[in-house]
Amino acid sequence: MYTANDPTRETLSAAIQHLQRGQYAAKRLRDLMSTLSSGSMKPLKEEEDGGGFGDGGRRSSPPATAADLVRDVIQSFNSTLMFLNSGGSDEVSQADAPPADCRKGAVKPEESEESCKSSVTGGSRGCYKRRKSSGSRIVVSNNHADDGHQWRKYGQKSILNNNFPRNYFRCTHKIDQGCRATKHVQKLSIEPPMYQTTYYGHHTCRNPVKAPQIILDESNPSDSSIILCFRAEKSPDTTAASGNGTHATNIPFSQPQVTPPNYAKLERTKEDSVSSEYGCFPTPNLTMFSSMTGSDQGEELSSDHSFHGDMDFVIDGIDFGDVLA
DNA sequence: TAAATTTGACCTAT
DNA sequence: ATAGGTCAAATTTA
Repeated sequence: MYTANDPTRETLSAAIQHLQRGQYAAKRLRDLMSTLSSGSMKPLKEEEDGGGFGDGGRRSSPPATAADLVRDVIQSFNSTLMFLNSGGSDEVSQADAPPADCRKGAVKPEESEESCKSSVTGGSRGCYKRRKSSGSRIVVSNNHADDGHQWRKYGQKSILNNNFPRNYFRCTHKIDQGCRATKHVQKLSIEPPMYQTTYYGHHTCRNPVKAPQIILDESNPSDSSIILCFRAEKSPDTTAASGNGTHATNIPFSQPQVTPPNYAKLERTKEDSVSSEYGCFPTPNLTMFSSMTGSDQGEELSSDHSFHGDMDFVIDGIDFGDVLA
């Protein structure tokens, strides 16, 4: 029920376009670098089809030099962040929002839900407080599945100004181990598939299945991912949010808008869908972390070895102009 | 049969 | 009043 003057949709669309452009530029840069390292000094030619990037980009006059491509990538991020910060997804920038109370109780966000609920006896339901993003981490990626934890879906909701329903997950070990980690997954686009995942709380569970700490295979340097770290206020509770490194669980995700009756059946094939997703998009992931503590950033960065040298973009305080200068 | 998912209802914040 | 987040019964899947 959004109105025409609601900026959110336009903002989101513009942000996605910028991200796609940056993805495309990064991919070209990757190819250029591999070309140079292989000794060939041929100018970069128009690469193979696809890249999940429509024709609206810069295919007509592709930048030829690495500097141009780097600039393109950075400008893409810069533009995206400006869009997001200026209106659309305020979650990215609202990390400093004060933690919401739970029924007047000064409880930390990660704990409030649980504590409130546990204080409710019998049949009446507990506290359904609306979350603030304090202590949350936002990840935007073309891969929503592999975050190293096991999740159980507990809800799905259509969100205003979003074409796709938001999916709600909690840690599988909430019951048996009292793990309070939750996450919301919002699909942003189909082509290319982009997901915004917001993590709340941190995992206190001990998952028996161990997962690799590396987001992408280090042995394949062509598979680059970009991690943007947005340092926000101190949020000591999120320290363990991503560090457990248990095995990835494939996350079910719904189809847009109309949920098919055999939705569950589709989800059961998530293993296949995830792998195919990787296959379709070998291009760089884009990952954004928000409201993370310094240690969190360190964990995330150190756990991602796929981005080396000149392409190590760590945004802290975000001033791309400096980089471009 | 246990575990996971779906989905409408419930509840709170705005 | 409405949107967002969660619950929990019903349903589906392994």
